[in-house]
Amino acid sequence: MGYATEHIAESLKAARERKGLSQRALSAKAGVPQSHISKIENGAVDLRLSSLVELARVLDLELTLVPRKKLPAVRAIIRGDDDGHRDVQSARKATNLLQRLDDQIAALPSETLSEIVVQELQRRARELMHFKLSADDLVQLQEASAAMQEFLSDPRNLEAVEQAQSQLRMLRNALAHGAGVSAPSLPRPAYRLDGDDRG
Amino acid sequence: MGYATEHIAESLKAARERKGLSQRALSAKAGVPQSHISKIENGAVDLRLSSLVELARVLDLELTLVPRKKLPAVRAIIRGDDDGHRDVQSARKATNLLQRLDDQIAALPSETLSEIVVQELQRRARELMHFKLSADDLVQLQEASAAMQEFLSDPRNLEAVEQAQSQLRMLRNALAHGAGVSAPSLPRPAYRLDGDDRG
DNA sequence: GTGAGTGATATGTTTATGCATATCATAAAT
DNA sequence: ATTTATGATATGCATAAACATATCACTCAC
Repeated sequence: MGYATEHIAESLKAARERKGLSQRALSAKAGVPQSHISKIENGAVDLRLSSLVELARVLDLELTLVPRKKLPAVRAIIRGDDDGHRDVQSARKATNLLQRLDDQIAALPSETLSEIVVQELQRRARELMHFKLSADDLVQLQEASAAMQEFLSDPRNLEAVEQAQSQLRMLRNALAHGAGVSAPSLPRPAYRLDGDDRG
Repeated sequence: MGYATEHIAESLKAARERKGLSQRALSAKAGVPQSHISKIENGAVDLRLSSLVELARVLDLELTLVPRKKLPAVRAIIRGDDDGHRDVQSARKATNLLQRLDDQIAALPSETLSEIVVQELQRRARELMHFKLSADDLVQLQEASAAMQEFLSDPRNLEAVEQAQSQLRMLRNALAHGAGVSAPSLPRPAYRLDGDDRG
């Protein structure tokens, strides 16, 4: 199963537990059998949209299609750290950088690079849109983008791609582990799933 | 089919056409058969999550679970009218008002009111979260909420509920038609679907 | 007319769904 | 300790529905 689908399933489970509902209780409210909820949470099924919407509704979540360009800004809102416009600027910067990176990856010459590598890069770049990026993270991203650009202007420079690739990978791992790899001068709240709505 | 599922289907179609793709072209990119895309756009099927995610991916959209509380803010971002923080305040106000309204509806006594009516109210209130609300609209909402409160403190006052109900209905109709029923002192951009990502 | 393009429609196969039941944990009672 | 009860999640199976393949009808160039 894909990353996105798993992510959704996890979000549903997290939201259910946060609301203190058992699978049975959720079942009663949503009209979806408990057995099915179990399968969904275990990633055992590719659930239908109606089931997803029903479950989301009960969990006070709304399924929304967000343009990739605006994903970082939206996630900032969802995390709730937009209060007082604290990191709106940072989110905007992240949006632009990630968009640029995504464009660069899309422009990679398919002759020089294997399709697998390109998809890997794209996946990583898009994954990063889900995280809150600190100023230091943004610097990392900028470097990765610069390396990518170097390769684009000189396709023989395979090292540049590898550098970008490893940089993205490290960044993702650091973010996924909660602790920043770059010096966390100010503590950053741990990553939390979509469904968070306790403010 | 539910409101949410239809909305998603419409968004997909709109996004596809905005990208200038035929159903076949989209089919090739997403690995979803053209015949199936046809049915999806016509609301003839209750598609599976994997199909939805694949289509969204190709159309540069990301499926996201948004807490209801933050839906208005998120939609403001998606519409793109957050530029320069123009109506962030207004969006925040709308968020609070709609949240309050939703809570009030949830608190309605099931003895005095039919389940149908309550669901109708809830549906309308939640629908409004999808729109951009002008200052005048917010006043309308405030009135509806006040009426609702009146009923909550005196459950014999059925007129209050009816007033709130009709107010919500009128507001929705006005917004759906694009033209505001309340004096549009400053022209408001027409409502646009989720998928918009041309900035 | 021919051909390439579009979206809709039929038919067989795969799979999510829904119901019943099984398993598992924890706790209470004998 | 063994049993019994309770509340949770998981599994087996029948069936309805999504999905895949192929075909259709329609439009527009040429």
